[in-house]
Amino acid sequence: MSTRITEYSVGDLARLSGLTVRTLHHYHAVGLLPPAHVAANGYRVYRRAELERLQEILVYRQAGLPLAAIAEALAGGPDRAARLRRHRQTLVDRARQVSASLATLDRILEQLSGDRIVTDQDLYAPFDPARQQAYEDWLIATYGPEMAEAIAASRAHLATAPDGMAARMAELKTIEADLVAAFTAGHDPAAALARHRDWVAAMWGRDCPPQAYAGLADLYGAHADFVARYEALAPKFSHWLPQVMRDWAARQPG
Amino acid sequence: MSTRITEYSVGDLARLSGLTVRTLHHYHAVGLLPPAHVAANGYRVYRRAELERLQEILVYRQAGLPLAAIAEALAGGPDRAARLRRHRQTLVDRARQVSASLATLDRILEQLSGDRIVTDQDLYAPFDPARQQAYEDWLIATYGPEMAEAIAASRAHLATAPDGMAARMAELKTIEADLVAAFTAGHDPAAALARHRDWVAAMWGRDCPPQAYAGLADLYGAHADFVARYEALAPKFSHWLPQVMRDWAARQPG
DNA sequence: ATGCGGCCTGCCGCCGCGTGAGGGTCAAGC
DNA sequence: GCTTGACCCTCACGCGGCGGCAGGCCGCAT
Repeated sequence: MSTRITEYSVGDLARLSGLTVRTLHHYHAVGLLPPAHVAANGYRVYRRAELERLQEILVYRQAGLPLAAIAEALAGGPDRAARLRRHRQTLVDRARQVSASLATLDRILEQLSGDRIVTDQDLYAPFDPARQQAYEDWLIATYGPEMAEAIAASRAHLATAPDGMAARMAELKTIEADLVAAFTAGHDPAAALARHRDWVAAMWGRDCPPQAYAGLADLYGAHADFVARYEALAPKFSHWLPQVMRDWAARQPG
Repeated sequence: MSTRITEYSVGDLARLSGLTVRTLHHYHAVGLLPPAHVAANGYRVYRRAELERLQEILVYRQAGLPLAAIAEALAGGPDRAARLRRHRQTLVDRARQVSASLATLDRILEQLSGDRIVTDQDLYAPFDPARQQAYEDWLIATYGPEMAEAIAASRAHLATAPDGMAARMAELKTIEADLVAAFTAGHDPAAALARHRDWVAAMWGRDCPPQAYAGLADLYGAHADFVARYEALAPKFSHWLPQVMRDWAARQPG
C-alpha cells in the first residue's frame, strides 16, 4: 500500500473550498497562498499543506480580517491550533462590537422618544462614550436631579442589553471562581459572598437584604438549573454554596 | 427672542460628526447627504435636518451597510424612529453571524484536537452547515456510535469555556429579540421557543424535556431575577413569556 | 498687499476581488 | 493527425468607499 500524495489544480481547490479560481490566483499573487509548485505548463499544483493553510485563511477571512492581517496571523507561531485559539478572542471582541452597536442604536432611539432638547452636537454623542457621559451630565444640569434617575433607569434597561449582559456574566464568573476556590481550598468565602450579593442586587435593580439572600440560597439548592450549573463548577459545590450563603446572611445586620 | 437657524460648513460638520471633509464631499456627490444649499461662493451649508439625517446614516454605517443600502433605508418611510427600530433586526442578524463564525472555529479546533482522519474535502466542511452534518455522520459511521457522544461532549466543553459564554449570550439575545417581537406583534412564538429550549438544553449539557421546560417557565415567572430581566425587554413580557412557554411545553410529545 | 486657514474640484490610489479578452494545454474521440 | 471542449494561464479594467493631494479661490486679520 503506497502512500499517494494527492495534488489538486486551482479549479479542484476552488471547488473543494468554495472559493473562485480568481481568488486563488489573487492569493498566490499576494503571497498569501503559494501553490506547492508550478508545473512545467504553468499550472498551479496544490497539496495537503496548502489545503490546511487555506482552511485557516478562511477562518480569518470569515471574521473579516484584511489579507495583510491574515498573513500576520499565519506567521504567528508554528502551532496552528494555538493560532486559532488566539484568534477566538478576536471573534469574541467582534461580538462585543455588535453589542455596542445595539447599545448605540438604543441610545439614539431614546433621544428620539424623549421630549428633551437634543443639541446639534449631542446628536453624535452616542457614537462616542466620552461625549455620551458629557451629554448626560448636561441633561442632569439642565433638567434637574430627577434626570439622573431617568438616566439610571434607562441604563439599567441597557445593562441587560447584550453588551451589558456579557459584562455582568463575566463578573459573575469571577465571583463564582472565587467561591469555588474558597470551597476547594477551605477558605472563608465571606468576601466573595458579599460581592455575589452586590451582583444579585445590581441584577435585580434593587437591594438584596439578608432574608432575600437566604431565600436565594434556598432556590439555588432546590432548583435543577442551578444545581446543574454549580455541580459543573465543582463536585458537591451545589450543596456547599447554599449553606454558606445562608450562614453568611444570618450574620448580616437587619 | 428670535429663532436662529444654525448653519454649518463642511468642516464644522466633519468635526461635529467625527467624519472627514472628504467623506462628506463623497456623500454629497452620491446624493446621500446633500447640503441644505450651496452658497454663492460654492461652499456647502448644512442645517439641522442634514445633521439628523447624518446621525441616521452613521447608525447604518456602523452596522456595515453599503451606501446604496443606506439610501434605501433612509427612503423607507417618513418616521425615523420606525426606520431605526426596523434596522435593529439587522444588528441582531449580525450577532447571529458572529455566533456562527464562533461555531465554525470551534468545529475546526475540534478537528485539530482529535486523532481522527480529516479528509481533504472535510477540511472545509465547517464552513458549510450541510457538509458539517455529513462529516459528523461519516465520523459516527466510521468510528462507531460512541463518537456521537464524543462530539456532543466536545461541543458542550467548548460552549462552557469562558469566552464561549459571550457567544451563548449573544445567541440568547437573538432568541429573546424574536420572542419580544412575537410578543409585541402578536406572532406565534413557537419557533423561537423551540430555539430557546435548545439553548437551555445546550446550557445544561443535557436534554430539556417538556416538563423541565414548563418548570423553567415557573421559575421565570416567580423569580425576581428573571422578572427584572424580562420587564426590561418589554413591559409585561415577564408575564407573557412563562405562559407561552408552558403552553408550548404542553403541546410537545412526551 | 500678504499670509493663513478654510473652501472648492479633479484625480490618482488602495483593497479584494469579479469579469472578460486573448491565448496555451490536455485528453478524448474521430 | 486533427478537432473539440474543458481546463489552465496572464493581463487589464472595473467596482465601492473613501484617503490624500494638487492647484486654485475665498474670507479675514494684520
